[in-house]
Amino acid sequence: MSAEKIIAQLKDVSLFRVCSSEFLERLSVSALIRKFDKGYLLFTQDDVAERFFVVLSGAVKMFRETKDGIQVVTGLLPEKTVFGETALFHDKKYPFSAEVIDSGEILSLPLSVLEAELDHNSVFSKHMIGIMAIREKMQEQEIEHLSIQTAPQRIGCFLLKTLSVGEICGGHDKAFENKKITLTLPYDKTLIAARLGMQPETFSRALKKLKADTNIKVSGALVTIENLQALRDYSCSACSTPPS
Amino acid sequence: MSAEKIIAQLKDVSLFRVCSSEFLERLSVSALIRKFDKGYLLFTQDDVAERFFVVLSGAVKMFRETKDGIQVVTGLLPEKTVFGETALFHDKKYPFSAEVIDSGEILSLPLSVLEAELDHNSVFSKHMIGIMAIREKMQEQEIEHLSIQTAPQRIGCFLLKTLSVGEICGGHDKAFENKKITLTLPYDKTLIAARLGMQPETFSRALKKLKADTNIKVSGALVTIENLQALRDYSCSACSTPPS
DNA sequence: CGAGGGTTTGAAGTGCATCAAATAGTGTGG
DNA sequence: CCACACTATTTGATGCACTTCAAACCCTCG
Repeated sequence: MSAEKIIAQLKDVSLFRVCSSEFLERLSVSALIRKFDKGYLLFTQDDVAERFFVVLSGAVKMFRETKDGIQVVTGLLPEKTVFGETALFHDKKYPFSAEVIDSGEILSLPLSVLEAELDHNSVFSKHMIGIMAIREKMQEQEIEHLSIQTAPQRIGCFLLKTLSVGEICGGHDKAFENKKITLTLPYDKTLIAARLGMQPETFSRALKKLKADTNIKVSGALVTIENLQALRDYSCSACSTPPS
Repeated sequence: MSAEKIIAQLKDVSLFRVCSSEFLERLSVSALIRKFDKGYLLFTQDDVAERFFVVLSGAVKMFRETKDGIQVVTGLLPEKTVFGETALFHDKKYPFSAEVIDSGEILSLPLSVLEAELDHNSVFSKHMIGIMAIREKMQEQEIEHLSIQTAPQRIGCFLLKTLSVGEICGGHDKAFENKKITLTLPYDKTLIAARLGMQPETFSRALKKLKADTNIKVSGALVTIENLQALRDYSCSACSTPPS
């Protein structure tokens, strides 16, 4: 891929939105892009980290594994998501494992380039702090949801987030108030279940209950929302910070 | 309190550990210190934020409340903890509410001073990113625990964390291997229960089970751990990243 | 068409919540 | 120093949500 194209792609990543062309240039020079197939393990928790990543296409699963083999999915990363960069602050070790769940291209960059920029570009550093603050808030919401939402509510919330954009930022698409909305589940139901901290069986049954309670239609991976507000009311009666 | 004393206290706060004396000076000038009694509500979620805080003594509860009045405790903050600073990145609104749970002194600082420093001191910014990265990792652990740990295990983990230091950083006190350890629960059992996302009744019963399963003794707020390793094994068989 | 994974369904069990009530602890004013 | 009031904690009984185990179903893809 040409340097220009790489720069264009990086500009589209929220972390790099504010960067000078010099920095983007520097990033593009040390960027590597490679296609990975579904199932590829990019790195494992505690691996020594040299580089961090950007999902260009496809999707990546962030997860941890306990001694007794239970997997906890801490994130499903859609396109344009940066990951692995925090290894810089964890003794250069990745704090989780990452696996490709949808074949696609992944760009990688040396952590050293990021670190160098943080060392002398406070505009960039501040921007990164802002991004981390948003992530922190979203994690707090997740904790809240795990504590107080039922399985059907968590699925409802997931649908609402999917309507915005993947799961990273809370975009605004107020366009479809009062209209029938159709969306496709972005991942396997089993995977979504894992992400929401429930068993596949529970997901299946909870989705059925959600269907009955909020007038959504489900057929395979296709979900049709008849009444968005009903879904919001149902899912977010237990949210302190309702999604957009 | 004299400026020197304030500076000494600030130096003891991890966020300010790397700061120049000039910056500390500037901070101390705009610092306000006030004593608050238990129960005082410092601010509410979505309040407009002018200042951020440091717990000098006593303790503070971070929480959110849902429409139907359910409270989720997102943090119990011991001394030397900074809080409210992320409001800077949430449209100057606090992303949670904060209440004093143990009377004590709280120092406050203008967010503007923090912002100014972030704007031109990349060393400080980078340090703050590091702190946020650690916090992020701890939150991920918390999510993991909520997903896969039982109530007794969560209590066990809480005890282990209490052994280190409050709940903010993972200090190392390897001193007491193989010895009998006595500790005092830092907060009311009801409060700890809320922090761990369970009901007081569940906490009581779970503690009893933990007692039976790991040979700890409990008498009021006093806990004696006979066999630290047993407690670790019991609590953290479901941890991907065991506490120190 | 047949194999294999993803998904659903059923039956049974477990853990936590809830409701109700007893008990222990703490701080107060007398 | 004691009795009262109030809160924290414990205990019991019951119900619900989710898990687990087992098996059927479905769908896609070679």
